[in-house]
Amino acid sequence: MSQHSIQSFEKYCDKHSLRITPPRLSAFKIIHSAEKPMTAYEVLEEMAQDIKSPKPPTAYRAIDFLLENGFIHRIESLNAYIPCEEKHKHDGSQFMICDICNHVDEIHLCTLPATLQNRVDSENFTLNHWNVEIHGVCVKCSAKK
Amino acid sequence: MSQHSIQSFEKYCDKHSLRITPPRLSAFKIIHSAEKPMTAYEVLEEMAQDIKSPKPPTAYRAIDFLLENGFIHRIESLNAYIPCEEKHKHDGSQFMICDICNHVDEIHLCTLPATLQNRVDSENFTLNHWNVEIHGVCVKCSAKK
DNA sequence: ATATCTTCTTAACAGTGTAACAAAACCCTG
DNA sequence: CAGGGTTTTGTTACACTGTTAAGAAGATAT
Repeated sequence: MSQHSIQSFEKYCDKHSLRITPPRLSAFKIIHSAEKPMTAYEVLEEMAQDIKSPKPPTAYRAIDFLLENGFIHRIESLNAYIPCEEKHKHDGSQFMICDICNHVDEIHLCTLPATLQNRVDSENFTLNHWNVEIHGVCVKCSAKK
Repeated sequence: MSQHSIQSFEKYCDKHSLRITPPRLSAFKIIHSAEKPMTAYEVLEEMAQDIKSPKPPTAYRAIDFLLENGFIHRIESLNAYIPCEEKHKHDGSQFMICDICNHVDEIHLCTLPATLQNRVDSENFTLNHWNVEIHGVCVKCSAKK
């Protein structure tokens, strides 16, 4: 994790008068320095390094905070969380997930692709948020073979 | 559920020499006649009408069979299953999910939208399957308000 | 000082999924 | 049609994940 990402986390919280508390900072660091998507319980386990014997609600609250403020994303198909690499908030997220090594790449589309947006419009559906999960094999794993 | 869908199920299985067993047929009927996405345990519960005191593995096996053969889809964000309405198999599925009434509309794109395909190509990612889950409020529920 | 926010702690619960093995059903071939 | 291999099921038991309730205690801001 870059020092920069923590600083921008602090800056954002300061600006929006959100408190950076030990559990929040801990969860932020854990998810942002992990090499893979982290489940709530994995975060909880690692939180023990910063916080004495944390319990599930501590992890969940911290995770909720990070989600609400756009610092992480939830990957539905893994029930896991990854850092959001973008500075802005968006109502959709797109991931390329390697089914071999579990590496996740985030794609940053700010708008729903037209083919899908058309359908949403034609149904008069009120879009809330959307996710794309593309499963396959990353270039590294297909090289190893 | 239309009589037709069962017949095409039977036809497909016949053609590919797959066995239609009581649990498989039961799960097929349940998911295809449900008005909403069904979780594995909801399927399990309803299977009791056809099968005497079924246990979780029975439901999971039947569901796996239906998934593998393209008769149903899994919605990751709900851990639930819905019928596949299309006769052909495809490597992606797209859903519009109403967060109020849980109604799910399936969208049928046969190809990944270009903006996403571009990214997949540029990363030399081997695409396996992909899903889009669009959450929001359907027109009926937004009318009720 | 007090109102508010957040955390800590305990506990319980619901949901999801699987390992392992025995029994039954099915299918092919002699 | 009998025997033997394969597939599928039935059954038990369990593990793990995910989530929330509720209240006490602490921190923070005005």
